Amino acid sequence: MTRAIALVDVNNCYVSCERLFRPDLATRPVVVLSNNDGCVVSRSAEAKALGIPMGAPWFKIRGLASKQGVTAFSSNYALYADMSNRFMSILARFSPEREAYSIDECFLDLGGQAERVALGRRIRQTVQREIGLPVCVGIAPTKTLAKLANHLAKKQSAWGGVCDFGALPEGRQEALLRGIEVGEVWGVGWRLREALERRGIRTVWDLRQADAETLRQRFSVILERTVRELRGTPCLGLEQAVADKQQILSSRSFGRPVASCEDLAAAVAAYAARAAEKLRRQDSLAGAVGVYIRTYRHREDERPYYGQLVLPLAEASDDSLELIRVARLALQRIYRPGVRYAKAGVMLLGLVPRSGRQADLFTPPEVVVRQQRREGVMQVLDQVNRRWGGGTLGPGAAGLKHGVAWAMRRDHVSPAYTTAWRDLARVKA
DNA sequence: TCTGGGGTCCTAGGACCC
DNA sequence: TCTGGGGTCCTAGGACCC
Repeated sequence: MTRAIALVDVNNCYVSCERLFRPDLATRPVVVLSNNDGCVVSRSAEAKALGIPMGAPWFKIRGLASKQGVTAFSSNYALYADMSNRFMSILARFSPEREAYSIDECFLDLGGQAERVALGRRIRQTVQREIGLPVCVGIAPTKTLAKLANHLAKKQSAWGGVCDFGALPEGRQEALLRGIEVGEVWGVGWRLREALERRGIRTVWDLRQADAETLRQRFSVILERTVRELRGTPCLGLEQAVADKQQILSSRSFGRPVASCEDLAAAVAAYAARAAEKLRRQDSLAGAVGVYIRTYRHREDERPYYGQLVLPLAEASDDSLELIRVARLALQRIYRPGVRYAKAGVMLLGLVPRSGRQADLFTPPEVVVRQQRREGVMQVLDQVNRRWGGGTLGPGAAGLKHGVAWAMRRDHVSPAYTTAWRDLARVKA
């Protein structure tokens, strides 16, 4: 029995999560918007049928969409992350070898299991029954093929939501791959798609038949791997352990233009504090802090400006106050007055494990004591925010959480049904 | 007023060394 | 003066993913 990888993927994940608590929308067109209500990031089948494209800017389609009865939600990541955790723990019952690939996708190693389609059906039914989310299952000998099998299960209802690609006769496999555009392949983005099409490679089948060595020389080893995976040779393993991040980024577009250095500094401090929390959660220290600020990208009437600066730290640190201090230093050097900024971001780079910290023999004892006191403050900060919700406690430099000039827009946010007591759904007896 | 946020990997090119 | 090959390390930028 050949190796079998299953990819389980939640259909229209964010929309499906929102519908759990709004059964009245089960057959209505629904979209979920990105942060700042910027663009469409998830669509129900009905919204797709109306021709709303992925990534459409909301301000451009809002008028027409509401006329067509589309319901829009601001993204509610607390809800999606919670549903994702439940989804992953259900899948854990079906295979010990898993890779939680994204918030709504998980690879499972099915080993030499027979009756794979029946197993796929059981997975679908269990997830649907226990948490109400619709999923599709793609099964194949490699991850890249499992992705394609999942695509087929989603697009063609005849599969009943489960496609075991590896079990199909060769002629059938060829016919199916001839029917899928090359851009659907995992790892082929729009740039690569254009380049491949120029060489006459239009369908997945064309890519599968192409010479891997030539593609490696012309493009990259990644594409070579993809071709081999399409032929059924596994080149990508399951990554079961969650690796530590190599960089941490916290960034946001502003709800409205920000011009003053003080407002910008408050935003940068808040982002640095958030990044520092993520850093401590994975027990790492940062060796450098980067800051960037930029103007609106799509405005013709204003000169675009992008400023970025990375400052190394004298000593790797996870101290919010120190990271904020350096971030603000960097900001001062890239800030230009008289510019309307749309977005800022803080990056933590050069991450190393906390356990690897080099103790400096020559650090004076009073400095060591001060460092230890700071670490105590950070621990309390993290504990309080974990217990009472992010942003309960924070450094004063970040400004007050509500009512600040740069806060993001979330006009259509749903309640935190599953993560806040006050937002629990009420059932009428 | 107006187009998300958070990552990874690979490659090319420069600095530096022997 | 400035010649050559080969190696490492770092950074910036591109492409991709969800």
